[in-house]
Amino acid sequence: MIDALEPSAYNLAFKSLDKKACPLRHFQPGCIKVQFSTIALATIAHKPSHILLEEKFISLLQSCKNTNHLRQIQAQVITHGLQHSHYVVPKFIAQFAEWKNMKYARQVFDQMLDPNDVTYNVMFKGYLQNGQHKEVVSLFRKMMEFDVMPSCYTFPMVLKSCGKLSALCEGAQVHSFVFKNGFKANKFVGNTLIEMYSGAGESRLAYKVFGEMPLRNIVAWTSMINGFISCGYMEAARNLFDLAPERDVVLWNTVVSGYIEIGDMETARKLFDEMPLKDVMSWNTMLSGYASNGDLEACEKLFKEMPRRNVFSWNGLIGAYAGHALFFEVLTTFKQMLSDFEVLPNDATLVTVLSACARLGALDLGKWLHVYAQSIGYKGNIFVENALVDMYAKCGEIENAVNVFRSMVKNDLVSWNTIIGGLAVHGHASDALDFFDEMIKAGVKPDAVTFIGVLCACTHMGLVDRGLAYFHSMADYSISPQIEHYGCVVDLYARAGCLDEALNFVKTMPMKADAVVWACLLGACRIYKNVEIAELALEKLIELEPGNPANYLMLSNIYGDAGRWEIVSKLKVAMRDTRFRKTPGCSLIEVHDKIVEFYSLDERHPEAEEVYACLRSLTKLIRATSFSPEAMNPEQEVAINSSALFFAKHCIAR
DNA sequence: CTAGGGTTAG
Repeated sequence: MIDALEPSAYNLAFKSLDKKACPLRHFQPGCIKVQFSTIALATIAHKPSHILLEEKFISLLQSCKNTNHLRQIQAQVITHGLQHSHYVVPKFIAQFAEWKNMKYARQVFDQMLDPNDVTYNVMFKGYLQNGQHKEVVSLFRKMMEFDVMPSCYTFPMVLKSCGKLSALCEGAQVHSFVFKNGFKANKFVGNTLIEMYSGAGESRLAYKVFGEMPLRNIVAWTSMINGFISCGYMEAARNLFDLAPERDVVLWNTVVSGYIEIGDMETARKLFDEMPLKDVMSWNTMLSGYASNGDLEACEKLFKEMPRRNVFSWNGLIGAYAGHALFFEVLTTFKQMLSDFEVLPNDATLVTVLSACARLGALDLGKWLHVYAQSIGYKGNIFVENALVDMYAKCGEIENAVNVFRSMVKNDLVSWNTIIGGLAVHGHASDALDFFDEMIKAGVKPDAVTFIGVLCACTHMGLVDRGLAYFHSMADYSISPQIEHYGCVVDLYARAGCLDEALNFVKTMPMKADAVVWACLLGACRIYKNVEIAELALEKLIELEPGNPANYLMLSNIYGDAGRWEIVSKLKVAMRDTRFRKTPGCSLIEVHDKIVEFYSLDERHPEAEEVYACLRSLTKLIRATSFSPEAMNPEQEVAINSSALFFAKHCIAR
């Protein structure tokens, strides 16, 4: 070993530390010098020098700042003939796993002559960390082939992967191996077996394991109770809970959230009140329980009563508002959270608030959030960036949406779906289709949501044939169309004026058409003045949603367009008799950091008269130029700009 | 190299 470190080896190793590729301080020559002095010391102390060298490498590993550095050290490890060391290699693999690079980790592993159980275990752990469960199972098979004896650390990891893959057959094999080799007394192994079986819905098998465990600690009890809950056996879970020799806060919370899951808020609350000790999580569980069961009042009340709050508490309340479509409340609560200084928002907070901005068109706040997110370290967070793309797209800032999309380190399926959908609904349909092609070329597999965006783009461009081709191509990606996709195709035909084709398509659909489908057909009937199909669509609509006055209103408009006023007046009477009133569809606009709501012919604004006067002159000017901005003369341009300015200044939120 | 409880994007 010492020989291997003579100057020639030193030079070789040093060469691999190309300064350009590796600009960090840790790898300055001084570092290597330390290595030499260590070896010198070792010679004096008569300590095996290769052990010290290995230690040196391991401490170097810990200071790595990227995968490149790891590769540099790897080169040195090989230079020193340590690529088979049972001491160094596991640490190496663990580091690569930490950097989410299991490909390199596997390379290091494969280069090793006789990997032992520990080395296998770190590989398992790495795969597990990175969600590569298939690899865990196949590597375990290899371990068996090579007759490497697993340790008690091995089984929990392998079993967990079997559970994630719902590969019960494999799992049972591992189980029998555990049984034969005397690992069944191990608490960790038993616990993961329970989790695996109950995760696959086999609570009876899980209970068998639980019953056969010689030593059951509270973790095992919790897992078993949780297993019953996730398999839908709340009673069994409760019985076991009442029998448990010991109950800690985790177990209490598990049972409380079990009752919440089945919607039994009363029992959940009763248990919550009985808890001898509540931590923040107990409160949060109750809070989000009220939210998901629609009791917003109880949710708000509980939030006020909480002795301590963390991010999850705030996210719970904000999420509750978002879930009830109360987006203004989302924003005000978020502002409260900021001014409270109690806790810092996290990525989940930002995502929820950004999506509220998207729904409200609160572009200014959205932009502020963009900067804010970066300043608190969520630059490069895929959740936040996808939400930003969505926010910009929904607020009409397509260019910014594309910019954020392009600046992302990695675009996942949701990113692609968001940008395609965003472009499609904002009049950039051909760009949307370009993005779809790019996505396919990039090797990203589209899903059902992708095709909603693509079909929507075709609808907006009136590309009936191309849209149909996309619809049929879904089978190539093994995606079976859902009602939404059929709805898109109906829309595709209907908006293009092919009402008969649309109706035929509805008739041949494999599922029953829902209200959305008929409403879209009805909407097209008005534009293309087809009273016949409209009557049919309305008949279906009344059957599906008898209380929705929007349907009658639509038909009445159709008759109105056709000049058949006698029917219109009859319908008006019929509508009055339903005693339902249609809530007018409203729009939102952000002006001066406030959001104004308005609907068609709205007169609630204090300056409504001026606003409408301005709108009239704008319309007149636009008509005069035949909708073509290029054809405007400078005088008209000035007029339009000042009118627009008037709009901006006078739409002040009340 | 070990176990049990949470929120988020279309």
